[in-house]
Amino acid sequence: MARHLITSAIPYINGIKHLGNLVGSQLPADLYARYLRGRGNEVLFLCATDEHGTPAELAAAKAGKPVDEYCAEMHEVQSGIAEGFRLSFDHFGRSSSQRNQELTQHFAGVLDEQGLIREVSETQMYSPTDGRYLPDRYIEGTCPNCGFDSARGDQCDNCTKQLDPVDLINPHSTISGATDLEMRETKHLYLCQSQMKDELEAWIDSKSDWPVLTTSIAKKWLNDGDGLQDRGITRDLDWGVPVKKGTEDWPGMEGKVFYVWFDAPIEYIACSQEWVDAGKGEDWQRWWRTDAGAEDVTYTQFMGKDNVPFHTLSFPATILGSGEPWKLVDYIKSFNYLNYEGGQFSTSRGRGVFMDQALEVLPSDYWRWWLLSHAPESSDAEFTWENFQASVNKDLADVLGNFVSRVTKFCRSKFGEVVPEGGSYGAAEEALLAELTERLQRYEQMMDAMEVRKSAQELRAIWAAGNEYLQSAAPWAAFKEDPERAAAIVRLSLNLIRLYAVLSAPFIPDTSAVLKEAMKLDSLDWPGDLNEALSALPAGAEFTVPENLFRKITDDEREEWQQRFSGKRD
RNA sequence: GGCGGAGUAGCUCAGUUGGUUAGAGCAGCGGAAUCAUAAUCCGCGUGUCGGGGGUUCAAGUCCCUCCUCCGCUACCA
Repeated sequence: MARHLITSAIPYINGIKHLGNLVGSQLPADLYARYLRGRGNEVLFLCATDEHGTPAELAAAKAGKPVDEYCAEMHEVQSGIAEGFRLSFDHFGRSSSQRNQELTQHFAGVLDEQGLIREVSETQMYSPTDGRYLPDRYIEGTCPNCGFDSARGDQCDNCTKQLDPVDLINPHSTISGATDLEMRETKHLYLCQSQMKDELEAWIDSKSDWPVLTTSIAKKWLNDGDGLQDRGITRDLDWGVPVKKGTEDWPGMEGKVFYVWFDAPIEYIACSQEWVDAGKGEDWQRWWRTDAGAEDVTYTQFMGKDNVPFHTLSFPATILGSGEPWKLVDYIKSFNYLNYEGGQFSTSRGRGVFMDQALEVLPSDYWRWWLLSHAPESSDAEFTWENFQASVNKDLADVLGNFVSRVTKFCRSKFGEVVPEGGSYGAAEEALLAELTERLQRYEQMMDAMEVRKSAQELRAIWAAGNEYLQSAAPWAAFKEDPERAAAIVRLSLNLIRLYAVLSAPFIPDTSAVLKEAMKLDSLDWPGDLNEALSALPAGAEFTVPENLFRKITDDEREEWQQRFSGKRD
């Protein structure tokens, strides 16, 4: 079977992510990973927390904790939530790991040897009060263009003019409010991406099967203005990977760290080393080194559109520029944004549903189903409680849950909790088989293509086909005249439940597990021949009637939640 | 401002390289059934395909223009 490396954009350590973040990378990545595993492929699915940078330092300070301690705690929190959503990472690593530190320093050293690193001397805003250099965003002042008094150092939110912090009138730190800002000269390392423009462009051009969203963003950066610009890969911060040239010190770079966007993607590789260190695997190189077996690997990345430039340009520049045989990404699946009730999710304002809150309210399968079946693929999508309630109640409770309920309960009352024998299949069953064969094929095609919404649509149609069959075959009526016929219908229907357990697993793993248990299945092997798959449960096999798979969301609950998540997270 | 995405039935969305009467799910209306979580199944859609202009035998699908929403714009990550 094929080997698939899958990575999800690594979530920033600073706080708990909202549902928009989840559906933009981790969740679809998990869907794909589960599907490929289900079909018997060898999969390595990696994710991690992105822990460096100014926001992490500030969040730690706010929490009154040392930054390393803060990150360790938040990593555990995010890890627990990921488990709660059943994200099936083979390893959930940390960009602050020793492995990533070494690998990041290694790449910097190699890139320097290749002549792709240059030193740049520049001036930056320094705040003595805060004791740190301030990224443009952390400086506010009055806009010289329109007079708006809370213009940020990079851009004025009022007149949208792009600014330089030195342009601001009465600039001050948004962290402390300090106004004693000064310009200081500092030296930084730049990655000479511009030298690699042609190589990167040729590579992007060769990816004709990538989503337009992915390639158009990449090309914009390649060709906008003066073309691809060199990028600073170091920062004056305490928290990060210390700047080194491999294992050697880097003269003039003492006390500086690499920029998070330089070390974060490298964590994809380091994470596989952490995976080995954790005793979960034996050989990371066959996934990442093309001279050690990774030539056969298909590598797919999932991310929100805001991450695309770094994954299409900066990270590939790092990989290609190293001149070493590292595996490059084969396919980038990018997502638009999920909005919340007519606006944006807002972490700062606590607007929208965050991952921990979602799990407090309902089990993960409810969320997985809604989010995946409404994934923001072709454009931004919108979460509304009304839509969530309607979709979940209809699709999960009515179509799938009720099917399982009516079949198992009917069987129990007429034949007991055992697959009934007798009777034979006829035209109705053949028609069903033909329909399912076609739909399964389409489902697989859509899943292979990572068409998330369309896959969900097809899966739902497969569930509905069971109800349609049952309705027309009407075993409750047949039972009165011809119990054997009813037995045959029920036998097939019970087998449909087994089939649903298998096919639904990537979307709703917990429910799938409940069905597996109820039907007493040994495995959830993906069906080859449907004829066989639908006779996998032979007459005489025992089962138990499961509790109702899904409960319905009431109007009262919907209104309560709507209110609760409208803003102001504690 | 620049670049990109989107604007299709009340709602959420599909609509391949232009080609028969523009589709699906939900909601709504009518009916059937009563095994089941009052669940299911069947039937019902005259929508200016954002506006206008153009190319074509033929455009939701190509070109021009205008309008609206959203994202990005390189030191936030």
